[in-house]
Amino acid sequence: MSVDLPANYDPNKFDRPSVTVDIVIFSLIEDELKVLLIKRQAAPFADMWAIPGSFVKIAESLEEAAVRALADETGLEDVYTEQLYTFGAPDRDPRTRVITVAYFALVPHDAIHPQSGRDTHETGWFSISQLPPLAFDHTEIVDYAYTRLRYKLEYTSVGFQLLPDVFTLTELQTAYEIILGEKLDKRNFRRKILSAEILEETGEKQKEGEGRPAMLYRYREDAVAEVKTRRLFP
Amino acid sequence: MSVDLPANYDPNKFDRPSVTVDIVIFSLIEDELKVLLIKRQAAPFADMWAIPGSFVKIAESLEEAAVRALADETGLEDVYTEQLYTFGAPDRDPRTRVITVAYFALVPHDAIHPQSGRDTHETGWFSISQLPPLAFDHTEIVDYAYTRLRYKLEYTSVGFQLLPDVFTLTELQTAYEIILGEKLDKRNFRRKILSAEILEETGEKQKEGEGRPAMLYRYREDAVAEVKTRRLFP
DNA sequence: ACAAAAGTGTTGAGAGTACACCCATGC
DNA sequence: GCATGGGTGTACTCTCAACACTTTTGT
Repeated sequence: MSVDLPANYDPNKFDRPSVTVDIVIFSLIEDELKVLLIKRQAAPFADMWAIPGSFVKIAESLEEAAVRALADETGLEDVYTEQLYTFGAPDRDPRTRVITVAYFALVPHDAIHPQSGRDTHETGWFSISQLPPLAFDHTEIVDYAYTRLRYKLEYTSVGFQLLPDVFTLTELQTAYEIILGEKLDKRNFRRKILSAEILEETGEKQKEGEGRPAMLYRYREDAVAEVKTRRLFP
Repeated sequence: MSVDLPANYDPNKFDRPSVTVDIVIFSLIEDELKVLLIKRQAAPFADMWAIPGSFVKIAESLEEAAVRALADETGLEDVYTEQLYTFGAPDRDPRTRVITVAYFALVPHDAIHPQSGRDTHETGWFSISQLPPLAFDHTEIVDYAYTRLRYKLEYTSVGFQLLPDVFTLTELQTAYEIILGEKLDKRNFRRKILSAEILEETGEKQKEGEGRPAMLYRYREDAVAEVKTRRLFP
């Protein structure tokens, strides 16, 4: 901040809001886009579903707090995480003023080890299209995250974050179709994704499944993440 | 947040960070993109320049705090304001833990009434390309805001927010050229901006200046703000 | 040989880009 | 009448979008 503090400033005399991080964790499960929710135990909103979160400790960064909350619920580290928006309506928590910095994360289905988190909450994966009522303003947060995810999918390559390390082009296309909610043309999709030069062939082919085995690809670590958008102005 | 609080939860026993809002205020002045800075009076970073900001009061929303900080420095209300990002590195303020929610604002040059704010800080407009050293992590915040502004200019119509209510197409094009840092083709620019149907003619023509008087336009209030981007995936 | 999924090219339409001259006004 | 900035159209290129058949494997 940049407002000068009074000379006799005592940090503890100010009414300070609490600060939390909340995290919308997406995964593709059974051909649906799902969100990880936890069941609240205590008031307010006891027995309601909510997205995972945590208080921000006094000496940790926001990112560290988000990663910690993610690890506590999923046992995962090294997943794609991005700050979403900060929600700070004065009455969003009925107990006291709580400002929350929302994040979203994309985790591959095969990396999830259920119950491997440290917390003992009841957890569940819910389809984005069939969410239960959520505590606080979490419905708004999830909606915002979903909008952002669809938007990012159109001009970046974050889609890979929802798939295993190696995958087929059909799997990748299906992931895009699920999230965008529409069918895509196979030939156009392949041409576009390959010409972006963000994939490399593993040389291996898929072993199981019917039909012709598909070539397996992996994301090129050295690929540029952002793909240029068409410019509105020439 | 969604982590359950202990049954004997006492909000005042937690170490709470302070929360501020800081605001990057852009305007086009003398054919340059400039940022409003204020000179700090007290330690830390005394006598250094910083972007305006304020503590978030316990009963006001983040947006209200940002708008209040903006009004205090510029005397302006009803300007374009958008939340940017939340910065929360533990050591970004040497005094105590301060998390800041950064905003950016676009104000038309002709609306600024210098010294009309309530605060008594020394203030100044600085070209984005010649910023002095800034207090805290404010250089990072301004860089982030500038990147976001250029990016938004390419797929939305926020550029109008930096111009008076009525303006000529040449003025609008010049604004885009200054922010994007490159020359644009006059015919292509006009075709594109007019075909977007976000402008309407006022019927009036510019009175002063040399040469043929230019038609004055205004932004259509009913126009959709977001312009569709080309999709990466078909 | 047949079922199942993988893989592959071409064409027409629309948008982007590059480019040069005439028009209205003040002095 | 000339200097100054405003305003206009066209041709080429490139990307997007629509569309159907052949190939490889397992049974």
